[in-house]
Amino acid sequence: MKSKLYVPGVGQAGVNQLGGVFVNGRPLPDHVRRQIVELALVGIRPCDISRKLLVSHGCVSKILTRFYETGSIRPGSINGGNGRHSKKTYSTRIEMNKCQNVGVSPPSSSSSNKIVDNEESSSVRNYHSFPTSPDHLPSNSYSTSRYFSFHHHSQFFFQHQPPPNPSSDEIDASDDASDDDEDQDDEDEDNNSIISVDTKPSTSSSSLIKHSIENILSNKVTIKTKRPLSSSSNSSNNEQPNNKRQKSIAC
DNA sequence: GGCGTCACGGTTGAT
DNA sequence: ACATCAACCGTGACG
Repeated sequence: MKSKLYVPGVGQAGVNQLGGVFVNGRPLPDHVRRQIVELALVGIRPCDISRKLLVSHGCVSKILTRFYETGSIRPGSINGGNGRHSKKTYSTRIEMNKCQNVGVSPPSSSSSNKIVDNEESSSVRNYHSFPTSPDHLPSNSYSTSRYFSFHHHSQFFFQHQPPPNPSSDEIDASDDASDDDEDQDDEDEDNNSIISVDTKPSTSSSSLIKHSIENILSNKVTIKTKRPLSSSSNSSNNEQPNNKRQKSIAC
């Protein structure tokens, strides 16, 4: 059960069981997708992510699965422009991500894809600075497996990265990336705290990432293995329309 | 309880 | 300009 409302210029918007607003048939905003990946990478479980970001579990699972498989947080193609060639786009995205990381221009591609890959490669570079010591590993087993799964796929990209030489190409690339970020729309303003991580030294990146995640979570969500269900959540102004929604939120 | 998967209805862009 | 089709989207339900 979901309420629907018409948003001019957007289409048929709806509210899911978690209370999140979505537009049926349209991909989630990029910053939401990025937050999903960010939260997953720091060990937050998908169920917590779905609750926090008010995105359905299936969507979180789908986005994370795609990210782990392709390294892309972007929706397939609808907004990218080539809706009917998306599968080919996915296969080429991986190649182009690799090319981005070695500083080689991707094979012939549309301008939209270039923009996408600049952002994605930037994201991948960000995640490369994630902590690798066991002290920073996610606590639970599922997150740990996902964590290693990501790093497994990350190495696929990172092994093509040039050695950390901030003198020449890296600086130019970061400058270009920053210029691209400035040219992008307001959506990326929400991601500045995250994107800016890659320009920082790796020693402080973990704290910055943690800080950015805390910002995302607004200091309200803590990684817990057990959720309190009884008092505050039920007594809040969140009305439960039916038992199904109650069950869904409580799970 | 948490997760992966699938059907469904919807949107988008190409033909 | 309009209709049709295929691909993709997120949601919700199921196992």
